[in-house]
Amino acid sequence: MSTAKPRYQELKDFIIEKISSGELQPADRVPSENELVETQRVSRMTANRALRELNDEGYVERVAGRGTFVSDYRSRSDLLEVQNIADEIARRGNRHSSRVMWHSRQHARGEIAKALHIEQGTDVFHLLLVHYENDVPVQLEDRHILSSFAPDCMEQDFDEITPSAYLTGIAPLQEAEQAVRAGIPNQAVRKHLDMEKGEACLIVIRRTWSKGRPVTFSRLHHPGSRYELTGHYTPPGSTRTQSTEIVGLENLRQ
Amino acid sequence: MSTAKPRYQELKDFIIEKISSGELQPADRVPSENELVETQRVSRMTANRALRELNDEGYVERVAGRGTFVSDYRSRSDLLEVQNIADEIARRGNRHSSRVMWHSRQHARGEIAKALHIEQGTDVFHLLLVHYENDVPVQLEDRHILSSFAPDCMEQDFDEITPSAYLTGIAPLQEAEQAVRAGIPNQAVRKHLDMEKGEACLIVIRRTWSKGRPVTFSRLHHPGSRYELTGHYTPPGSTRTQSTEIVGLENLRQ
DNA sequence: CTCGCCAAGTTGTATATACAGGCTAGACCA
DNA sequence: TGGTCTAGCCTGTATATACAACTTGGCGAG
Repeated sequence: MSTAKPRYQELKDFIIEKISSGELQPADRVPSENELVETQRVSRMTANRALRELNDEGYVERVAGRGTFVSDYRSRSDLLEVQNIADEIARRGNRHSSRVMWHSRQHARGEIAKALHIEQGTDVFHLLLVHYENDVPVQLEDRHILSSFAPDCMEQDFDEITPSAYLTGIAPLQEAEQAVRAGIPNQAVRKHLDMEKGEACLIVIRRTWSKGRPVTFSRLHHPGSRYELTGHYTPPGSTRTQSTEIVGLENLRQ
Repeated sequence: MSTAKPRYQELKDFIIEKISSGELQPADRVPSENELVETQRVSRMTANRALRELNDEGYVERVAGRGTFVSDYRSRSDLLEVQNIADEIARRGNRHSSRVMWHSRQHARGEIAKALHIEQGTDVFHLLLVHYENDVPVQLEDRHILSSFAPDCMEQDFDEITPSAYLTGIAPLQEAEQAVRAGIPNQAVRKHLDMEKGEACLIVIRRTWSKGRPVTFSRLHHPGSRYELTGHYTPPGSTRTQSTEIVGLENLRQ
């Protein structure tokens, strides 16, 4: 007895489904407003609202006089890029590799159960791996995944596909929440990341939602001397801008 | 010879102006669609679009049957809250105080000029101050401000009003860009923040735009043991959610 | 062959109209 | 007095229509 979805939302879902299934690839042409009027039996204003909102949300790019096109996934979210360190490294023109240090199926205890909103003892998958940029370690990923969300975790070869890419392949990310802190790593972490004694460590703690519930919880350790986390924020109401080149920041060293 | 602004955008600006000038306070009622139809001479659909977009952007809250109301500024942006550490501390129920360690008018050089997109030698205001939470130092703020943006900087009493509050009072923030890194502080920083030798430091480097150009550049040092930076992100296309309680994260200690 | 122009298709905006559904104050009844 | 119901306002959605501006491709004049 759920409320019926508005027609414009059905239209949006219709397009999003075509995009996420791969039927429509980046730069592909999306049906025009008038085509949607005919094939989907809606008024042009309704089709207009659907496409306009998809544009505002970054799914598509619209050009007056030409049409509507699927936008490159990457440009849709700066923070999603951070999710996948392999892409980030590739974008810098470097070579990414990773090595699984440990993986097992466990029963969630304490803080993990709490963070994932599950009962103590629920099945989770635990993974510890190191990411390398040109063979230099840049991230220690300590991740717990809800088993019911990704039952075939144990069969994955995470030396080949990053956990982040694997998970977004199962279902799209809905929400991410993260805390950033600085700290001195313990000896184990220091060894994995090949860090000097006394070197600081940037720690990102992230919880990610999919299908309305938290599905994975990760602690990412980065060597303070080799890593930087950037973000870009435009408050509501500002003109939509393309991401701006960060000039000068990378030259700063205290 | 600029292109005329669309009518719905003029309407949005009209409402935003009333909000940012203080004429409309949080929870105040915004003119209804039909009132806008009469007073602003637009069709109801145009008024609807303006108010709907302001709702999507977080400026107002709309309730079918009751009306449209100015939303609490705070709920509009998690990251804006981070901008003002005084509010953040107050929200935790603690007492904020700050102390100016140094301030002067300078000529921008090197990285500062580069970051602010200005010529070498342009007038900037340099400020160094420490923020305290219940008399415990939690942030060292090292900030440069474009003099032409805020000419009366030297007359401000930054022990009373935070630079962030002062700046947003001049003109609304448009965009912020930041990098986060971890590091070991030098002796001066360590002394200001009352840190142990070898303790890690969370460093936020932020550049903020207003009126289309970078106006201030700041380096914020936080003691790693006493501070955490949290953020919340929902990718486009997800259902809009209220901010979720962070459960468990605060108990994590490595 | 080349240049210019125009027609057709596309998005962007604006309006009038209509109906559904939520909310509330006040009228009205028992 | 207390409960109920309804009129009136509000937002949310859907449609038909209209015009403006932009882009592209093709056609025709020179």
